[in-house]
Order: sequence, then C-alpha cells, then structure tokens
Amino acid sequence: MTIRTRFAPSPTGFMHVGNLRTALYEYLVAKHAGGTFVLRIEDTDRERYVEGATQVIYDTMKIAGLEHDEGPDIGGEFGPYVQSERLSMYKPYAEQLINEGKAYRCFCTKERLESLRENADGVVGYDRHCRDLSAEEIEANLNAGIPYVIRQKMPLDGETTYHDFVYGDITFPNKDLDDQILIKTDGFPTYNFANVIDDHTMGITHVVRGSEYLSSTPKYNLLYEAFGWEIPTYIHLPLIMGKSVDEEGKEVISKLSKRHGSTGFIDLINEGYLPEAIINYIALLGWAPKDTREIFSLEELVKEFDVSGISKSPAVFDYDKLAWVNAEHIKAMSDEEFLTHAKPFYDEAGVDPSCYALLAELLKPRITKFTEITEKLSFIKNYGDFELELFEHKKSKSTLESSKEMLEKAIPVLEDLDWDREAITEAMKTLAESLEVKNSVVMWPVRIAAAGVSVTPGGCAEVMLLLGKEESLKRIKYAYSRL
RNA sequence: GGCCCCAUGGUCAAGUGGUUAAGACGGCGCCCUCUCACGGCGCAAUCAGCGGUUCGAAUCCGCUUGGGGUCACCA
Repeated sequence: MTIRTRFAPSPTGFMHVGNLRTALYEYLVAKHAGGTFVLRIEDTDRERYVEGATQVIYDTMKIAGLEHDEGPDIGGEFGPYVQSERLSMYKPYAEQLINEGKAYRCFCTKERLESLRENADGVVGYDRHCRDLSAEEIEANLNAGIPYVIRQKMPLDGETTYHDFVYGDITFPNKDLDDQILIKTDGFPTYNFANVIDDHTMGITHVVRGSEYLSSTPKYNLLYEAFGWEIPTYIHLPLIMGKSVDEEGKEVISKLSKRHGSTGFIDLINEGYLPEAIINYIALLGWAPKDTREIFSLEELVKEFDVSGISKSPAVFDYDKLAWVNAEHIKAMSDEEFLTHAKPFYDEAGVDPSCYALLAELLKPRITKFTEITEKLSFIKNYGDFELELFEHKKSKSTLESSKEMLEKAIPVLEDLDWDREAITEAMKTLAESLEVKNSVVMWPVRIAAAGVSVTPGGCAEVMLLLGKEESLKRIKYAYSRL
C-alpha cells in the first residue's frame, strides 16, 4: 500500500510557520516512503475568503520546495481538490447517517444554544434536545421550513480509544463527546465532517496534523466507524510555541502566533532567511535524526526522516538557532549561488564586479543573513572625518604617533604596487619587517585610514582591494593629513 | 472549570533499568589574528518534587506540581 498524506490549508492569505511545519512533515512522511503528497484547499468558510490567498499557498509551497503530487492546480484522480467544488457530495453522506439512525436533524436556534452556554457553570455542549424528536415533529418542522443542522449521535456511555503513532493509545469518555454538527444551516459541511469525507474519498492513509487535534480525534473516529470506513494512521505533531511577555511583564509560552513576531513564512523570507534554512530549522522542531547531524537539505530530510524521531513535547521557536542554521546554509553555498543572493546588496553598496570572488570568500563566514551585507559594506560608499581615536589600538600596539609614521611610510610603497592581494599583504609585511615593528602596527592604521571604521569584513589588503587603488590612496593620504 | 496531552541545562534535544547524562544554539573564557567573523580548545548550566517497584532508576508505576491543548452552525 502506498502512503498518501495531505496538506489541507485554508486560504487565509498567510502561511504560518506552524502550518508550514505540518506541511513539511506530511511531505516527509509520504516522500520518505515513496508515497503521494496531496494538496487540498479547504475554503468552505465563505466569510473568511481572501482574494488571491490560494495563490499564496501555491507560492509558498513552491518556494519551500514542497511539491505536491496531486492538487487543484495539477489535478489527480481524486479531484476536485478544492472543497468548495466538492460541496454537493457531503450532504448525501450526512443523510445516509440520518437514515441509519446515526445522525439527526436539529432545529434548535442559535439563541437557544447560546442561552444553554450562558446558564452553564463551566463549558458544556449541546443538550441533545432534538436527538429524539418524533417523526411527526420532524415532519412538521420540515414543512414549516424551519432551518436545521445535522448532528451526529454520539454514544452516551462507554469510552473511545484510538492509537496515535507518536502519542500511543489515547482514551476519552464518550459522555464528554458533543453531538457534533455535520451539516450547517446553510447546507455546508463543518470542517470536521468535510475533513473525514475528503480524507476517506481521497484515499488518505496517514493523517498528519498538529496535536491540537488530539482531543477531537475521537469524534473523527466515530464518524469513520459510523460509515464503516477504515481509520487512517494518526501522526499528531507537537505544537510549536512562542515566547512573549504579558501585561505584567511576565514571560509566557503559548502556541506560536502573530503576537510572537515574524511567524509567517513570507515574513521570515523578507527578513533574510533562506527557504531551505527555514525548512531545515522547522524540521528540527519536534523531530531529531538518529545521529547528531543538524544541517540538511530537503532531499536529505526526505532520506533521513523517520516518524520514530518525532517528540511529544512542544518546542519553542528559537530565532537564534534559525539564524545559525541560515548561516550554515550560506557557508555551504557555491560562489555562484552566493552571488545570486548577494547581487542586489552589492549593487546597493557600490561593489565592482571584479571583487565578487573576493567578497564571497570574505562574506560567507561573516553573515547570518544576506540583508547584513549592506551594513558590512557601507564603508565603501561612506567615508568621513571619523574619530582619530580609531587609530589607537592597544593590542596592535597602534597609537596616533605610530599611525602617522606608518601611513607616511606606507603611502609610497602602496603607490607603486601591483594591486593584488598577495602583493599588498607582502608589501605591508615587508614594511613592518624593515621598520622592526609587528605587522599589526602598520596594518592597523592602513586599514583604519582606508575604511574609516574600526570593524571591516577582512584585513587592510581586502579593504583596499574593495576600494580600488585610487580611492584607497586618496583616503589614506587624507587620513594622514588629519594626523 | 471538564477532558486530553506533555515534563532532561535559558532553547532544540539524544537517552528506552547499570552512561563520567551525548550533541547543537545561545552565554562565558582562551587560542588563532591588523578589526570583525570563521575555525580550534575549554567552562558554566539539566533529569520538576515526593513516594513506590528493583540489587540498581532520567528510564517502569502512582500522586503532587508545573506547562500546554481543547471544549463554535471557525478552519
């Protein structure tokens, strides 16, 4: 039997990383076993419909690399894959249940249900008022055109146990199960009902979803049983949590949501995180490989993923670790790949194309996100009357006096030099040697004079290479004049 | 509040009766070094508590505590 999993998002226009992580695991569960990954759009809530939101889902899946085998855009033999196009098929299933005495029409008004809740101490469900209406009453209500919903008859006693692949056996008392609504007044199915019908008719074998569904799963199973359908394998995932601070300034941990900052996939991308790094990181939230490896490509995850590595406890989303994973992916890039990402920032910083190779080498170990390039290279365009104290550096044995002397000696040397890395470095070392001082005594002031800032991505030779011979000498002479 | 789930350092986590309780992020220190990184080395930091079971518990059981989830004509 081939494994079939599905990702069933609602088109809200926003792909939360929690949803993406669920999609990723669904993809991995299927692909690791050579199975099929299905995309289904759950758009039954007409009030929440957002224009273009479905496209956001396609785009996100594509950027993330989670390509589905069946879906609204590419078809498949179990279509349609958009719930709103399947609307006509749900009600007959519910009516079948009514005929078999497993479901019933409920004519209660919303007002009645609300008052039911208001009068209760705690939170209680429906009082099953319409469960045993007589045939005459039903007939009369129907003839009077009173709107109704269809509810499932839950067993009144006993308990329901189901097995989850990661949480094991879970048992619920049946009396706590509400007579859930299957079909709404408007004739549309509820999410839970449509889900079961769709999963079954689409041949889904493994239901992978967040653990917030743990407590509604018995209801799903009772539905499968009512129809006599085979119950799928359940794989519930630990929740992704976020840290935030409440009104009293206390740190609280709760299900990751918008209040925790950038939690949308696109937000993260805009902040400079790589899709593959995000995928890599969220794969590690709630799952651990058999060895201690942490950096994976999607293909490698498919190969290494194993359901037994999924943990049960919630995981807090850690931006620091995400940043580290991102940096690791950057370091592993080829120069060509690095350039395609860095190019926009190079253009902004005013980088000469002849420096691309050098920059790849300099920047790869120095940046966590590509967006940091702008700041790292700002010295190329910006140069002014920086504080002369920058020339003083205790460890490098550099002082204002020594700096003045070193620049004076370095200028003529630099002037008739072939402008390449080896030459510059060697010349500076030779100069230091001839003056019987440490390398740093000459290199420090030269670098500071050229860059105008104390922190640069590279040493004096690299900085001057990025600036070019003319600009470098111009700056150094100017700095010398200020001393 | 009822029900369900969870519980190893600040965070992610390995561990399935006998280990000096891995590893990673972050933090701190040292080395390398013309700055910053990278890299290398090292340090601090964890089995929530209490009872059992056992020759022996992070590992099994119970209770307590703590955390989370869920209780819609939303998905």
